[in-house]
Amino acid sequence: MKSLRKTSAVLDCFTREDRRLTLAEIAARTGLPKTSVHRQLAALREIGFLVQDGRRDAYRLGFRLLALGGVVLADIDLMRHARAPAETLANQSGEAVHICVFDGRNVVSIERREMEAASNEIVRIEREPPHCTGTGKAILSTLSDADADRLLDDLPSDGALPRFGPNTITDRVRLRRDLTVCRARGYAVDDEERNPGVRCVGAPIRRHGQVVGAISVTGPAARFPDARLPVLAEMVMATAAKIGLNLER
Amino acid sequence: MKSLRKTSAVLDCFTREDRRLTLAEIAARTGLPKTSVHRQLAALREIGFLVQDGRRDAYRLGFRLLALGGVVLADIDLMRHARAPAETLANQSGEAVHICVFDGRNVVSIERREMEAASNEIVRIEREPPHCTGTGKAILSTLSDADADRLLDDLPSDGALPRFGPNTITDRVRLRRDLTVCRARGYAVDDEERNPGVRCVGAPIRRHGQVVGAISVTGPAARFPDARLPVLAEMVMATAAKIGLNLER
DNA sequence: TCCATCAATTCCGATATCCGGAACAGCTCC
DNA sequence: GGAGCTGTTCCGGATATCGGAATTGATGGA
Repeated sequence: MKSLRKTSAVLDCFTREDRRLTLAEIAARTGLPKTSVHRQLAALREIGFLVQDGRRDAYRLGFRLLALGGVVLADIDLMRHARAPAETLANQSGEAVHICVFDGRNVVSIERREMEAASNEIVRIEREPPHCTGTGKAILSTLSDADADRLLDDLPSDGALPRFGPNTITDRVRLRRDLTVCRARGYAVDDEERNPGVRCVGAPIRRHGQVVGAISVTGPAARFPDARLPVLAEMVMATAAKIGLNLER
Repeated sequence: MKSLRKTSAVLDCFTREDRRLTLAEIAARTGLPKTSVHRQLAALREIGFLVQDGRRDAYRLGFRLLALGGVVLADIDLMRHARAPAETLANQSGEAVHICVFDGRNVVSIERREMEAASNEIVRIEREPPHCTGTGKAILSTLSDADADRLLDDLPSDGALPRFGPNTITDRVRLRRDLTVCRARGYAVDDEERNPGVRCVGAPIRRHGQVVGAISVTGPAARFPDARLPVLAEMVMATAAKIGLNLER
C-alpha cells in the first residue's frame, strides 16, 4: 500500500495556516510530480476528503474529514474527565492550561477559549510536535525508546528534528537525555523551545499505567522563573494524577 | 485510484456508535475479502489514521483524523458568525437549534451543549443524511438536480434512500417533489423522518448566493403542530438571513 | 484583440503494485 | 489439552498506478 503514503503526504500539506492550496503548491511541498498529485487530488475529491471551490480553483480539506474527526472526538472521554481539574489548575496557577490527547501515535492538543470569556467552546484542535512542547515531552518521557522514536519519525525531518526557535532541541541524543530527566522528576519543561518567550510545564496523564494524554501550564518566560517551575510542576502533576484517577473509575 | 475507494469504505465503517472494530467486522461490513481489509488496515495504521490498542486488538480511528478535522474546523467562519443569531433563535423559539455546515459535498452538523448548561462547548460533530433532516433538505432544496443527486449517491444505498423510520422519504421522485415545495416557500420540514416523534424546521444559509450551511429548530412532534410550523419557519429563515449577512461582510 | 505565459489536465506504454484465494499461525475458551 | 476462530503471511496473475510529454485552458499585459 505504497500509494497511501503519498495520499497522506498530500493531506499533510494542509495546515491551520495553509488551508487552501493549488495543485502546483502541493506538488512543490510533497516533491511529487504534478501528474501524480493530480491523480491523488482527483481521488481525494471523489471520496470527499477534498473539495474544490470552483472548477479550477484551489483545494480545501472536505467536511468529511471533520465528520471523521467528530467520531474520534466522541471516543475521547479524557476531555470530559479533565474539564473540572483543568479549571481548578487554571485558577490555582493563574496561567493558561493546555490539554493533549495521545493515541499511541499522535499528540493532539485541544484548546479551549480563555477562561475569562463566558463561553468555553473548543476553538482549536491541533497536532503538536512532541519534541518541543511541555505536553509532548511529558508523553515522550513515559515511552520506550522505540515508541518515542516512532513518534519522532513521523515529524518532517531532514536529519535533525524540526526547529521552531533558538532553544528547540533538534538533536535526538540531547532530547533523549532531557527525557530521562523528565521521567525521573515526573514533569517536562518547555523552555521557549516551541515559541520563543513562552515557557511551559507539563505532566503525563495515565490510565491503567498507560499514557493517554498530558496537561500543562503555559505562559510568558518572565512569569516562569526557574524557581517557580517546581511549584507549578507540583500543581500540574497533582492535576494529572487527579484526571488519571477520574479516568480509572 | 481505485484503492482509495476501498480505503474510504473502511473508514466509513467507523461511526459514533461503532468506534472499535475488528478486522472481521470491517470485512463483513464492507464486503471486502479479509486479506484486502488487512492490507488496508496495515496501511491506515502506518499513516496514523487508525490505531490498534494492543497487538491483536480492535482498531479505532487515530487522532490524526482529529487533527485534520481541526484544520477544517479552523476554516469554518460560519460557526463564529452563527453563534449570536443562533442563540437568539433558541431563546425566541424555546427549542433546540442545530447548525450545519456544507462544503458542496458533505452535510455536517455541529451541535453544542444545551443552552441551559453553563458551558457552550462543541459536543458533537456528525455527518447528517441530507434526505431526512430539516437542515439537509434545506440545503438540498437549493441545489440543482445534478448536485443534489451527487449528494444522495454518497449515501449507503440498495436502490432506495436509507430509512430511519416510517416517515422517511426513501423514494427519490417523492423527495424531489418535496424539495420543490421547500424551494418555493424557503424552508424545509422534517416530519419525523429522521427520528420518530421529532419534528424539525430548517432553512439554508447562503453566502454570495451559494449555500454554505443550514440552521434549524428541532423538538418533539407534540410541540410542533402544523399550525406552528410557519411561525417557526419565519424565525428560522430570518435567522438564516441574518447569519448570511454576517458572512458577507 | 491578440499573444505570451503559466497552470491544470489528458494521454499512454511500461512496470511495480495491488489483488484475493489458500495455507499458516496464534489466541481463547471450552 | 484440543477445537475453533480470528488474524496474518505467501504468492502468481491481473491491472491500476506511474510520471514524462503533449494538450488544453485561463490570465494578464501590450
